[in-house]
Amino acid sequence: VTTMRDVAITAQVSISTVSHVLNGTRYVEPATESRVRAVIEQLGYRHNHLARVVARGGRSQSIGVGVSSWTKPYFGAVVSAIDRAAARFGSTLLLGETSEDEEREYRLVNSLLERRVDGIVLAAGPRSGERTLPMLERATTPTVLLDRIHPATKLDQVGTENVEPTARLVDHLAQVHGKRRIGLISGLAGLSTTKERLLGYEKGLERNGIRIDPALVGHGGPSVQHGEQAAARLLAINHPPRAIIGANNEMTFGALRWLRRNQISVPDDVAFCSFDDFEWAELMTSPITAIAQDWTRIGIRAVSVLRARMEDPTAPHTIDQLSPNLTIRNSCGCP
Amino acid sequence: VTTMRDVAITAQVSISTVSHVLNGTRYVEPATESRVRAVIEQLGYRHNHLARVVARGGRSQSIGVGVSSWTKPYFGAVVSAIDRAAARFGSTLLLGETSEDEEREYRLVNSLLERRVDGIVLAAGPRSGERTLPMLERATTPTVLLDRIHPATKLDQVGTENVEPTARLVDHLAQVHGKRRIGLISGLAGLSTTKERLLGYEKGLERNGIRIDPALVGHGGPSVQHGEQAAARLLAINHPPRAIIGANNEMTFGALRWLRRNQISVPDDVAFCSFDDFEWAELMTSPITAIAQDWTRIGIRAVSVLRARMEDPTAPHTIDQLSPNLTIRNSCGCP
DNA sequence: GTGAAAGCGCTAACAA
DNA sequence: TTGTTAGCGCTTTCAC
Repeated sequence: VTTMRDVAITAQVSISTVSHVLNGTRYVEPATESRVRAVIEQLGYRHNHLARVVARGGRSQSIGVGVSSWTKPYFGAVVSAIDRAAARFGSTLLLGETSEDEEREYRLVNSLLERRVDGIVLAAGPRSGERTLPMLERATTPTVLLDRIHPATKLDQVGTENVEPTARLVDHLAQVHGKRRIGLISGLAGLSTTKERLLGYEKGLERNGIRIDPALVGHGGPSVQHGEQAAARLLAINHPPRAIIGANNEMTFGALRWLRRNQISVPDDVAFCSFDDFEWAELMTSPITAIAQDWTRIGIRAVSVLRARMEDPTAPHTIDQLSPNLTIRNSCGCP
Repeated sequence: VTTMRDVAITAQVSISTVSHVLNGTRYVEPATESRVRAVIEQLGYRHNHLARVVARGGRSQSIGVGVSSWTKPYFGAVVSAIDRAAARFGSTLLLGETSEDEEREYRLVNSLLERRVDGIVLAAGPRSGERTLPMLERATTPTVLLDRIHPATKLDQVGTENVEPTARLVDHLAQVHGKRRIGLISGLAGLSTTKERLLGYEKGLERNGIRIDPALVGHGGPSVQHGEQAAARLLAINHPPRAIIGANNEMTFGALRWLRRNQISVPDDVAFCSFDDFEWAELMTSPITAIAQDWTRIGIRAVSVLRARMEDPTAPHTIDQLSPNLTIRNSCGCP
């Protein structure tokens, strides 16, 4: 490979002149400059970004992103938003998948830190409190936690409001459709999103004067299969629910799939609402009434929080939970 | 920040000993080693991966990935597969989005090259032949083109077989369901996938003795809206098609949305088949008969091609088009 | 206007 | 078994 040295030699200038041409960091005689540029072109020289970062002793113009799974539909939107936002100040993305696994998560974050990223955006998994978050708190690299809120940590956080919106789902089912036996299929245990949505569900029941029945909560998990099984269990109890709330994309999909395969009609046999919207919602047999998180806005916000933190590392840390949007369709029983 | 020097000093050893402890690259007295490790822990030292790469004069243990849009459902699966495959030999992913824009694509690839990635996986856009691919061919960085095949280039390529599978869709519609007026909503012009699927469509018509009617081809584009508009145009012609093939995810979604909004029933009024499957297919009003590309296998294959290329840069380049799987559901008219 | 030279943080002969 | 030292490719202060 060709280095700046090679360019300098063939262009008959010093290395520092080449460097300055490339960086536009001091005046260079137009004649010299074009000569240098010609040689660069001719030799096919390409700047070594890594060496530059080392020499500058600075950061790498890149931001690290860690999500649980690439195949979750919404991460596409967040990453896309982060990418665009980061690109506007010349940063590239370093990405990794954690699979909600504490070991993978820890290694990923460590590797991002070793690569001297300027900032980290992380959707921290259930056991991230053990090693990952403490490591991040010790490190001086600006970090923002995405989606899942970790109240105990001193890091910036951006996510969605969960409690009240979920309660509204219950309101709708109870007040508009007169449902009293409302079930919930909750997400992966240990995530704040799971806890908060469960909380919202209970809050909704209470304020509508409905007794909380633990049998109506189906505990799901990380995958669609968990949602499916939870639905199966929920529908097998004595007085099965007449309405169900899926706590996230996977739970909703799993539940709906089980219902359909078992010929249980939505909303006639059981009404359905979902926390998390999805693109195809309107094409479904019974278009799903769903809460849509604004992932694009969340991604953009995450980057701006990151930038703010870079400018002022000592500012008090912030927790931002954006409001999602409820779209009433037909699965709840609305015409 | 603390450097290896700091560790060396406080541990009372030379810098090289610290380096060797960290890299396990030569024998170190257990006592010394644990002393060094203790200091590392105590000082919160973290290896500077960038400096290491520069010093080694080698590559960066990272591979660059460029896709057109994070929000395409299938890229999640590919990236996930690439991530896992890359992780097995210690590589991290550097990601970027091109938006099918030649300028963004060029800048992205250039930036990946400057960051000295070990390899590049790129879903090259329609105009990538202008600057991006030539640059990649000049560079010595192993590259594999994903999804879209560029026959003119000397790079390795991995994608899906398009022609014959699309022709089979026509076979099915013609032979099983007796359709004669079969339309196609094609994808973004300039992509090989678009061309090949159009070719397969025509091949299918021909071998079933159906005259090719240009009016039955709706030219779509990059987005769902394009699919929607193409569907609208297709259904407005004189003898509208009695069956439609969506050439990809976006076209299918757009078309189905338009059909539903206009109360045109699938498959009764018009049968439908799709190139590209999607997770929610079975929950739709009329579950979609679709060709599923094996994105996970494609991702894994891409990485192994990359590795092969790293080992032998002079080997003849390969073009790999994997067979997709057709799932017959109901939108075609099957019960 | 340009060049020499001292780093940046790390690796890897070479020497002891 | 460990230390010394010459790089890796680039940036940047001085000095001319």
